[in-house]
Amino acid sequence: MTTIKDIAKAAGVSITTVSRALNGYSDVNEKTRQKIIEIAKQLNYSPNTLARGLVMNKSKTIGLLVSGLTRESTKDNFTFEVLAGVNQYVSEVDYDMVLFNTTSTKQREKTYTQLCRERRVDGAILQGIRVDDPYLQEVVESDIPCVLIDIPIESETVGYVTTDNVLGAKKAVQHLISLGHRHIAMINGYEFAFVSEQRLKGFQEALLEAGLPFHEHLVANGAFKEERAEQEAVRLLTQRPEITAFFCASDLMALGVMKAAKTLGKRIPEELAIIGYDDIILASYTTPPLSTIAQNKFAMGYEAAKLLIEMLEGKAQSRVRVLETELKIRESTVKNHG
Amino acid sequence: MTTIKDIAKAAGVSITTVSRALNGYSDVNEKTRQKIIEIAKQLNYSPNTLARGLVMNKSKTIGLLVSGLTRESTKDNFTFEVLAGVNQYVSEVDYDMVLFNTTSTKQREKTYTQLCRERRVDGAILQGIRVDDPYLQEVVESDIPCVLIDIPIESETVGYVTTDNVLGAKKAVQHLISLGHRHIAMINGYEFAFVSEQRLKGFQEALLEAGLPFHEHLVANGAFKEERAEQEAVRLLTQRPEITAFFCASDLMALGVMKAAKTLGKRIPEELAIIGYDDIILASYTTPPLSTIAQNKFAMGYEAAKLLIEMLEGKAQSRVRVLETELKIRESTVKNHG
DNA sequence: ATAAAAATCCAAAACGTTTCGGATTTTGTT
DNA sequence: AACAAAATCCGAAACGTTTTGGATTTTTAT
Repeated sequence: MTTIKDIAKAAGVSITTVSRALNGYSDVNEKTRQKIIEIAKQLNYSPNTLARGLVMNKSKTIGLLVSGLTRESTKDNFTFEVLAGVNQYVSEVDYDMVLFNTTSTKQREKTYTQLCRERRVDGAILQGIRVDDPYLQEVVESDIPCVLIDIPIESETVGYVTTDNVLGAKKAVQHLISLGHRHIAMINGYEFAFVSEQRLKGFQEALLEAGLPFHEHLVANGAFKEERAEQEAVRLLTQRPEITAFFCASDLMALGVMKAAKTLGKRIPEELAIIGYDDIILASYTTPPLSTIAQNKFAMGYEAAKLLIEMLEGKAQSRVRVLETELKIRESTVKNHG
Repeated sequence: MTTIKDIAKAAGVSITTVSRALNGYSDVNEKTRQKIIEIAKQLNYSPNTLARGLVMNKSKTIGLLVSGLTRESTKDNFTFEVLAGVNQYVSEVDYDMVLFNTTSTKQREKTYTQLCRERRVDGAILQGIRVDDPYLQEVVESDIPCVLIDIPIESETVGYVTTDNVLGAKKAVQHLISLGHRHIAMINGYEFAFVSEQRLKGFQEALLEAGLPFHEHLVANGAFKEERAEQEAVRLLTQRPEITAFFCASDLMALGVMKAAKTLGKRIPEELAIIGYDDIILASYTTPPLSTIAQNKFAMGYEAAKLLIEMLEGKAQSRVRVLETELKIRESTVKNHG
């Protein structure tokens, strides 16, 4: 493995000069620089990032901390798309990304800070962690720069990217209302997510603005789980037969509601309209295809990485990025659409 | 940031002793070891992996090299599940994983070896690269340990994990034959994948063993693309109306064939049976649900990581792992199943 | 021709760890 | 008590880079 020392010897200069030549400093003669570059190429040199990181005290590596990346969690590929986006930006600016998977067992033995410092990441992106996750507290207190996805916490060292979940939910519900629905139920996610809170708010705002009453009993907790949402939908539909539409805080839960409808023999969308949230791949492949509020998850990852690296390099204007959502109308709300 | 030097000072011993105490060497008194550990904990010490990697000449990091991780490639989450598996094993044995995304533009500027050496990975896993990828050649020639997924190349430093694709395809086709189908078409993937070759072989073997003729013209190239498969299916079904079943080398292509059937007004499975390969998430959500040959992609990633790390630590018995596949019978081949 | 300025180079220290070879102390044996 | 053996410790070098602060050479201005 060739080092700058080898190059220095071959070129008859000091290692200082090699380093400075390769790093584009101006205090090295252009002719010697060319010679050094030539020799480096010949010797098939590649710099040792460990050594560099050691002396520069940064690794040009960021950590992506996801929660519960298991065999099962692969169904909703939210995590994956975010990851792809992060990876995209990171590789554009020549950083590396290392993936941390936080399982509850692991967390007990190693703190967030330890994890980050040990792997020498310059900063971290956190995705999919719940607001009651012990890591979250630590993040805010630690001095390691980090960007949260869908958790609105901001400090000197932490920023976040999210979408406007209130508006997104509102758009979904307004769509249902515009179709004539007056008795709309909502399946929300668990309470340990900010998005649940906000989507509920959007739901309420839409009703209010349309002059419709809000009923606590028309909101159920589906815990972001397909089966759980199915059960809740069955319960609601039997207890409250006046319901003609469901707004679900995730597509996965909407799938559960679709199953419930099928079980109860309700035709979609004629007898029951359903709209989800996220626009996961599955959404466009179900029968009928699912209307939803699309989040650009790839963009969320991309922007998170961009924000983090801007923060690292001290050129972030603000520490918050809010992305747009888009209403996708498919046949689970409107017959013969598309 | 505390270092072993700080600990040494606080404990009144040399840095050598601190290092050896923390690393469990036997030539340090148990009492002083406890003291050192205690102090390390107090000072909130975490070792600098860069420094360690520098002197030990290994990083305990492996690279996962995937091809074309873009916004679009997210549909078939093969890559993601493999990644999850890799991540799982890697974190079990306290390694790190860094993700490399090889786009064609990047490849021109940096060779595989450069990529790996620069990031100081100890070894690499390659997934989703085509057999004509310039990287592949390099891998075999380089001395960096690596594990390929679904590409059967073996050498002193390279191993692979795969499934038995011949057998898998055979099982699928035998299933169709057992249902009485005699005119079975195949939509294969592009020729730049070993799996295409092998699945074709399985297709032929199944026909042969059943005493059925093999017709070249019943095999089309769907290039692993949904749209392309749809076009080819339409073409085949109109040119060869005797076809009653399709075997597709990927689920994504099977989705294309389902669309084609829908367009041509053919009922599935009564008039046309369809079986895919992979068992992607979508497969169980389509109408009708898609029969397929399931590959445990998570396990593939897990085993790949395991094999690689065994190779790195010199305790790999063999450098090949072949996993099992499973026939999943759903309603695209058998009515009212499940 | 000479002084000042600019261009070009380099030795040495530093980053935080591991490890080699040996030094010192303690324990065991006779 | 004396010596050997075992246990415990440590100094210094090494890993490959960047950077500081100056040294040397060349160019420019007078």
